[in-house]
Amino acid sequence: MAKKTKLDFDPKIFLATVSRSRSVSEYGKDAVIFRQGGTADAVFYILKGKINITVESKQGKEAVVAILGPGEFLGEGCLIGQSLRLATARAMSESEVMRVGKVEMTRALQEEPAFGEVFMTYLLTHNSRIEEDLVDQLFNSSEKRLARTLLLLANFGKDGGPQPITAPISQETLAKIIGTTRSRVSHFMNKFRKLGFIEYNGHIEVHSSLLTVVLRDEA
Amino acid sequence: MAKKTKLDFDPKIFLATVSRSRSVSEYGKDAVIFRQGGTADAVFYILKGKINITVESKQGKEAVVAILGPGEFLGEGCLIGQSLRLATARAMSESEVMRVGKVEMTRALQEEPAFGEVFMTYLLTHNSRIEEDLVDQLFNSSEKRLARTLLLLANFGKDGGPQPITAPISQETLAKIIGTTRSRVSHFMNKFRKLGFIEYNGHIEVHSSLLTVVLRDEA
DNA sequence: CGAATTCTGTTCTGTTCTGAACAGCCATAG
DNA sequence: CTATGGCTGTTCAGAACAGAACAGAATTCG
Repeated sequence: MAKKTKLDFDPKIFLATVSRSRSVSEYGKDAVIFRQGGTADAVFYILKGKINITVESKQGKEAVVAILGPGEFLGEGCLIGQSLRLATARAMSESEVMRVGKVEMTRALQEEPAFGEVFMTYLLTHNSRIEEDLVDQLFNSSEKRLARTLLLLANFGKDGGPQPITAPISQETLAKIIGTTRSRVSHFMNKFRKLGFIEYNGHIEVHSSLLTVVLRDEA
Repeated sequence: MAKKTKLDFDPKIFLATVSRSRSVSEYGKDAVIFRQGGTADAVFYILKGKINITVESKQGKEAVVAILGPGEFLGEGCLIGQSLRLATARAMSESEVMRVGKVEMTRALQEEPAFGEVFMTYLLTHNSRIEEDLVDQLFNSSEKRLARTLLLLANFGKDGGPQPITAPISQETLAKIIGTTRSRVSHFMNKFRKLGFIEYNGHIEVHSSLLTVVLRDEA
């Protein structure tokens, strides 16, 4: 590992800092870590895998709010008095997640500055990411949003450049991320493929040429 | 003041904690606190007034990402290495804002646990709010988003119930918040008025009956 | 005061999007 | 092997929306 991002810190720090009221669990594909409406009494930390955060509306519509990976936290809403989960967290692939009870988490944050810093960095980063998502949603058409989402999923811009997207993501899921219908996703996926921006049979491969979709301003 | 929210802490704590590299400034209506693309080297804390955070796209479109009030921070992106401002902050009314240099802010966060806690609470709360905005954008139609925005601006659900919206907000601004066109806002504002959900001549008054717009599920 | 400017109400056209439907493809189980 | 279920490609009518335009009301400014 040549480079080390701020979030990619050694979990041992975490393990050393948070010693009580924690446990590590494995979750298979589609296993639920917590469910919308359930009791919110713990924060989770991802050691391995990808976790999908979804919200379901009263009308039964479902939206994907975030896709989180190793080094990221979830369920932190409980720290500001949210007693019920506002979203559902589901493993997208084989995952390893550490659970830390709310009170222990609060204690660790207060007493361990190093840990507090790591958590705060996550919060700021995550904040920034959601804000981008919101701006994306406000500004761009489904087509651009799909392009952007694909680029992000392929870790575009990170070390190693665009990677094939590992976790199997259906068009249905993509539609829920960008807030549109599957038929629309299908349409644009084909368009992108015909233009040589992406390839896919079982897994999706994103080329950097897909950037042109996001970048061009004029019709 | 009967109740005290977590964000509404005594600024004296802040003043005592952050003693160097800080200054308090006043901003008149529409005055710019920082501008998208400018250097990001400080965090700000609102003492009085309302601050409007906007993002401008390459195509010249503009979106309102947040409206912040007393007790809230802005410009915190610089703490995770963002060297340029991603948005513009503008006073919506006469405002009083404290500026804290980036290094001093970092120091205070590391060394003053009480202050760190306040800031973290803000981050978590703000996070939660943006997430709601995103979900709202993904799920709801312009009409519901407008209703929700009006309710939030009127401090619905907080102490004192729905207040008249103090800061003068044009339909243009509302359109930028909910991500639609002004003509659409005008249309729904009239609809809401005809139905008795709101009143307005110079300032907007929101009635709790506006809730029905957000709550009803069926067409 | 009158002129200029901003905000609002309203209409219109063409585009984008939804939601539902149906057929084909592929894997997997029985 | 069939059949069953999930995912995909495709079509289509109707709804929602953007963007431009214009006139009238309200406000500000000289």
